[in-house]
Amino acid sequence: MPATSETLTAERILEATEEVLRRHGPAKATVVDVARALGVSHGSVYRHFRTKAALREAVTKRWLDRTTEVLARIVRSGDDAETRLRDWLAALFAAKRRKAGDDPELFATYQVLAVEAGEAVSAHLTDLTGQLARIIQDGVDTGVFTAPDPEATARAVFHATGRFHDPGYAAAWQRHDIQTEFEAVVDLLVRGLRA
Amino acid sequence: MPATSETLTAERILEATEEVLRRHGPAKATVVDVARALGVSHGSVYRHFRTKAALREAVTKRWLDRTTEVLARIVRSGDDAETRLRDWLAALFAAKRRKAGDDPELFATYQVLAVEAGEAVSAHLTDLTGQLARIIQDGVDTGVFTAPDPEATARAVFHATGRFHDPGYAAAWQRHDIQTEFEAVVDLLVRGLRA
DNA sequence: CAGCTGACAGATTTCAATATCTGTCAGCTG
DNA sequence: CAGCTGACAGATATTGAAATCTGTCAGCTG
Repeated sequence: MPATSETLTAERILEATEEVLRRHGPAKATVVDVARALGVSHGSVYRHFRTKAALREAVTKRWLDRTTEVLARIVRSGDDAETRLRDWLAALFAAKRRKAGDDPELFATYQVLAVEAGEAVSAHLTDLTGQLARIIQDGVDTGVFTAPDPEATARAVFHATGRFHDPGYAAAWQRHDIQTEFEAVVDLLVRGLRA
Repeated sequence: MPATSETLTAERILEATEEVLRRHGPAKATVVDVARALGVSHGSVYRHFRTKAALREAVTKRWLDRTTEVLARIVRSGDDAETRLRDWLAALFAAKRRKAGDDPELFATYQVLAVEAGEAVSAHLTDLTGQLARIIQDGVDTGVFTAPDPEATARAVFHATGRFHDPGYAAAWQRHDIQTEFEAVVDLLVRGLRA
């Protein structure tokens, strides 16, 4: 039965899709399920999203953008570059670890979606390394960092910390010594960046 | 038909198993196939390996040990620590990239085996970080590196270069700018290690 | 007539019957 | 009699028929 009789918007469809994904998982979540949850026919869903893949990608993008937003705040904070760099990396790791630890099934669901939505993920990674590049550039400008090419260095820092944000390593994030591992890598990288 | 009438040894079984894995892939390679390739009954194979898993793990271990051996030679070479560190990381990356690029199906096969054989892989990783630790310790001893805890630093370097040796990233190893990415990360790490 | 419905074709998934495989062991063979 | 065989029970994988899903669209409805 329809929960509301509001007009059907892309936004309402995305919310229903998230709920269906949470309930059924990525393999069993169907467009018919989403339509049923909204009390409409599945044909109506196709009026707003051309394909099932497009619908899933939109959900994935929303999810990725939430993390980007949180990290952007750290980039804008007035702290010195080294502090911002450490905070930013720690926040990224903490966010990922929390999501993976709190609701492993939902995390696994989004991991599947992310693999499908290569496009959206690439854009997200570009966003993140862009944020890192800004912090590093600030560090170079204020004389605390040395980096001939801050964009390239930002990518290097991002790659070097992959173990602490790449979902493929989610299992390792439960190890008791993961925090020590994280700090060892960050310390080494910060040392390498210092002027 | 039996290719030879030599006695059935663990070694011969391992060779036949590698061949069957190469031909059929990890999903379809059976103990019966291995026995057929050797011209014996599958019961005989179970005389040498208690389970199919044990057989697969032995094959995996052999494969991993081949890489370990090549890298050990670099550790023992007389070069200064920074050169050895760079050579070692480059050799590890080159070996992985070559294996993944030359025969992607076989590489995928061993990737599946490695996931199953968690035990053997852990030992392999301990071997590799041990080699790294030795290079770093030498660097500290000769005054070119600074590292309060060379073992921990070795793990940090290994984790930070994961993108260039972890099979999960094999797809990225075909990118045209991967070599540049690799050098950027290694340069950053070496800078972080210098005294 | 803008937006929704539901029937439809082709693609994909599910399910249960069937076949194959793993691991054991009593007995055969050289 | 050490080493191998092959039949067997239970577990796992394959297969193909039936069910469901995706994406379209002609026509209904408010």
